[in-house]
Amino acid sequence: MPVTLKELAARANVHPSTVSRVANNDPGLRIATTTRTRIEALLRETEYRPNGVARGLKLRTTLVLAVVIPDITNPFFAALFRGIEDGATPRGYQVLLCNTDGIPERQRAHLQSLAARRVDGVILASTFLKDPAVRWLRHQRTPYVLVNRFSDDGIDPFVGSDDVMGATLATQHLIGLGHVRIGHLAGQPTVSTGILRRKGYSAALAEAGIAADPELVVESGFIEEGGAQAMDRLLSLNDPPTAIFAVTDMTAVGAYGAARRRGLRIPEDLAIVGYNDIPLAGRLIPGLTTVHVPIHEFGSVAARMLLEQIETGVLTPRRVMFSPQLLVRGSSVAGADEHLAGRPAPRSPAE
Amino acid sequence: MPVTLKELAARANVHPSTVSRVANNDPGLRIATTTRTRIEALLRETEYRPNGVARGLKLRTTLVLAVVIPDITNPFFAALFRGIEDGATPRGYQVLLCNTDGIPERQRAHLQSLAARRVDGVILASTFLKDPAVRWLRHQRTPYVLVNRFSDDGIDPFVGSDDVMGATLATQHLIGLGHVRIGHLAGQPTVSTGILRRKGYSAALAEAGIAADPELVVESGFIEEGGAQAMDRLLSLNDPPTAIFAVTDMTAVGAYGAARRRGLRIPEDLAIVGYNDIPLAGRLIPGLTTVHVPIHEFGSVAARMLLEQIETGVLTPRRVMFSPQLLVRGSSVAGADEHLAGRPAPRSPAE
DNA sequence: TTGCGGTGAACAAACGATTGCCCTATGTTA
DNA sequence: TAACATAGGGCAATCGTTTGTTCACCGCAA
Repeated sequence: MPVTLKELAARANVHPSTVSRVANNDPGLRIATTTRTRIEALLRETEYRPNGVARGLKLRTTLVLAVVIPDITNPFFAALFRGIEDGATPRGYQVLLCNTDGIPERQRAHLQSLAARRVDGVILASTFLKDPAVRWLRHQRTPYVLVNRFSDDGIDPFVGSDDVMGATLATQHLIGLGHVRIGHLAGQPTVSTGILRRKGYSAALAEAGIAADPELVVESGFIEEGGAQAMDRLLSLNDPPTAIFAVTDMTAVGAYGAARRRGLRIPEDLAIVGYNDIPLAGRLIPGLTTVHVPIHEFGSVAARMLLEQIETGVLTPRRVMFSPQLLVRGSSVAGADEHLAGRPAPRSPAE
Repeated sequence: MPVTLKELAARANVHPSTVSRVANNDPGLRIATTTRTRIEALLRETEYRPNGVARGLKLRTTLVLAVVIPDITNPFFAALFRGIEDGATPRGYQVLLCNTDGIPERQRAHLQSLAARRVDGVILASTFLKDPAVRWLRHQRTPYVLVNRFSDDGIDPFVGSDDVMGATLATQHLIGLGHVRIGHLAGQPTVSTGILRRKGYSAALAEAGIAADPELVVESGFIEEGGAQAMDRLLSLNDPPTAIFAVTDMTAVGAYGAARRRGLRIPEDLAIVGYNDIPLAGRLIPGLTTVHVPIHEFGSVAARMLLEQIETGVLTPRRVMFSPQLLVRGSSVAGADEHLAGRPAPRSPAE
């Protein structure tokens, strides 16, 4: 239905290649002004846009990136995606979104389709440690960037934050408040963020001279459900924790629910600290104390790294690390939310 | 880098077309068993996948859909996207995501790129009334489906819910609770949901014999910020409302904030009802009474309608309408959340 | 020997765009 | 006047697949 070069050429009574050169503003093109204006008028009149598929075949580039994540309904990934798109769109790229629900088989399937489509690059935020999918990407020589989670040490382009440091900050905060029995809702040990945040938690305890109690660490995964279940386990202990460091804000949300069902007050009976500072964290009551990381920037920086890789053709395993910052709200310090009252409402999305 | 038909043909000592036919399992192909097995072995060994770009050029289909929405960080659209992807992926399609932030110019730009890419179809959830972009799609003969909002009456494929009915239910609920001064945080009159929900609100008031007070309707748009500002306006009235019907859950969230900053208790001092039942609604405290619509189904149904259109080639302006249902929580009826305690935590996304 | 039908594959033309190279007039210079 | 620039475009290959058509060969019957 849209017009082709051939048709335009026929209408302008020139060869298609000539139309192409005019359309692409070929600098080395010598052409009579009259011919040029005739062609240009035609281009405008028909709103000619080259067929992207044909162009992609010839130029071996599709101007499409892909983002592979567990689940877009998780606010963390939604914010990440916006960052990526905001980094990619100004350069003419559009973005395919693939949800895996954390299932390796789905990740594989998506990556294979993406490779067949010849997407120009992939941003992966659903990576496991020693992920075969990542090795496959390396082997395929598909440009890619890992975000938030990494796979093998230091050999992939990566943007994320210092998870050990973030977790240490969070735990130290709780220690500073006088807590001694501090539980940890831990991520899977198959994921870098899971391991490192647990490591930061342990390090902070050790540094403070608090003996590690294995009972206080329960694997919750990164989702709300798991957080609620793990929290239930912790609250059933003979000597339950008085404070919790949750590997993720969503996990902390699960903990809120579990605490609420038992009639516990936050933070008086149970202090909670999360990780990521998703938009939801500030809307909970009380507000969730959490480790802030610049999610949107993760995305935009990852996109720019990927584009650089695509356009220069060289894969530099550069790692961009942001320093996480502790953000104290009411879930750890009673009354910490008060100064928020009277402030303007935070920016937020359309319908 | 990936293997091509030509290379395989050379290695199997046959013509490329023969390899293609074997790979595609051409039913009418007559071939010696020995040749076939030789080729098949090669296909498996090299994990051959046809170049999607070349295939797209030849077959005039890309197996790519596009979703155009205001903002993926809004939970409504995140859920919608999941529905779409879940409907499209099993049929071999992948999905481009385009955020417009509600800016018509961005919508146009995205749609033009999409057309140049020859995506097989578009799902639009960021439509205005009498949207030129929609007319352009019609004119282009690009398969498309509108979701949630429609543009011109009844002439586009559409999936959504009965907004008048939903708004009526919400307002009647508040009337039934004894409220008389009921405010409305209204969407823009340039968007179908804005108009229709306001109409439902007015109809319910009229039916109950409550005089409409123009002061009680304030345009908030569909986002949190607007909700907070509009709520501030309403609360500054001499005779402020005791109940609010917000056009959207996100708007209601803004109203929560405004109420909280004034020290008002929900629902005792101010009852609030939202619309859409996004996941966040159930996590607010108190839980947000809202009009439930099957967001995920909106997406999966829209995807299936679009695929049907693509595969059959006929555009039937079929409209799928779901009936909205009122979901009562603590923001309108004190204590309505209590029965939730002890229930299992809701399902939710990964990290 | 001629003709015929069936096998098993090769041929070639698309699908649209890009781009290095070639060709033909019309001046220009020696 | 012959050689040569230069301007203004045309030619054709190429990207990787798909698919309608053609072709060579072999065995067999007449």
